[in-house]
Amino acid sequence: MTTTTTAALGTRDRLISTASRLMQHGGYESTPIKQLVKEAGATMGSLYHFFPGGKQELAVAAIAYGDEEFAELLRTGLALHADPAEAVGALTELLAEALEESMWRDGCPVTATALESVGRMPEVQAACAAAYANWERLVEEKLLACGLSEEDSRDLAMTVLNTLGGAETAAQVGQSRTPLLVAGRHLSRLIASYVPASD
Amino acid sequence: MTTTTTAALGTRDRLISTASRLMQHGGYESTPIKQLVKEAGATMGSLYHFFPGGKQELAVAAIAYGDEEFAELLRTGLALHADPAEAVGALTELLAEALEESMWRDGCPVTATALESVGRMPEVQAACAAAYANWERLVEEKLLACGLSEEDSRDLAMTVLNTLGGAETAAQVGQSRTPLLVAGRHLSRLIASYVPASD
DNA sequence: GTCTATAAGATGATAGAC
DNA sequence: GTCTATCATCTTATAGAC
Repeated sequence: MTTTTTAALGTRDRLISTASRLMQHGGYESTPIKQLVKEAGATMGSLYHFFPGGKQELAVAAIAYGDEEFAELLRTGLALHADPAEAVGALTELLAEALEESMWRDGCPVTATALESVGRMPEVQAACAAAYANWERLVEEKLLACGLSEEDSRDLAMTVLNTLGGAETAAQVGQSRTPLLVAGRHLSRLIASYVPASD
Repeated sequence: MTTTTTAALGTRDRLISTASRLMQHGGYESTPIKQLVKEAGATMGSLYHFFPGGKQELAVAAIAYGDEEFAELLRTGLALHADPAEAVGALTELLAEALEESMWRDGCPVTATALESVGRMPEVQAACAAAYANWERLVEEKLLACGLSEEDSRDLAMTVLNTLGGAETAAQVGQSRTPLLVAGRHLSRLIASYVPASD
């Protein structure tokens, strides 16, 4: 059996998932390692046992964890409708729901850290770039499967992800679902304008 | 005569513009107040003389400064073409150019700080939200002037800003103009689909 | 693998002379 | 208004017992 509850995870995994959650909220610099260790139910000794590279090494693992977690959410959302335009619209509603439920804190798991990392922490930056690429691939595959050209699929996937990311940031700062829901409608319209007639 | 060179500014203004630039790069927590003071050519005494509220009070002023600076860039970009779809496309090229020239550091002046501020620094968060609203209004007015309905103008302005913001983040992390240029093409297409026929 | 205590340095903020 | 010196605290990281 594969469990997903935090309590059943080993210390290493608890450190990673806790770091991912805290970095999702305030980014890297806003996340003191002591608070992280405490919330994970671990100790400083355990942290440096599993991550000799310290905070940055843990951050790389946390970004990769957030990458896969958000990929799962993307897969779920994209599978809600066969039509890609409808699927992206439904996805924005999923994101808006999760965001408001978390008191506007659970936005994109990497954006805050990504911006801090540019030109300062190359390994963290690379992990963030890999996450974006991974997510884009998921959207791209959905569009390809719906008959869009390779170029259109690649480009649209990029804009879909970037628009969702920007709208999520605005939703967090403004504490409102509107940016995400409006983005959903516009992305649906944009995608629909590329979808080949299906009949 | 109104000068725009840093050297001619008073200490207070140098602190604000320096804080804006450093926060644009790494956000709030990544910007130590001592480095800030040093780069501004000021001293700790001056900082707390002008900003008794310390780092957070300076951050609020810096966000407002970045707000107005980016608004000026937006006005410039939007004025390049009468047609709003073309104008937004040209704007993305402006942003991509400035971003690469700055070694991918000069992205949106508020995003990094905005994400750190959510639920932690209400006054900073409010300043960031005000900046977004200010920028949206500029795009909205452009669209209104081109004959779009009030609702379409408001919603499109929101998505234009959020897509630009998300694409700029991706461009920074991936060190590539592509996300911005692709966003420009898609936003142009989206806007064009709303513009009433002009003949 | 885990734990506590501590080191070594950075950080935001203040005091008080000028 | 400006400056330097200093404070109290926090931060990452390590040491060494268990």
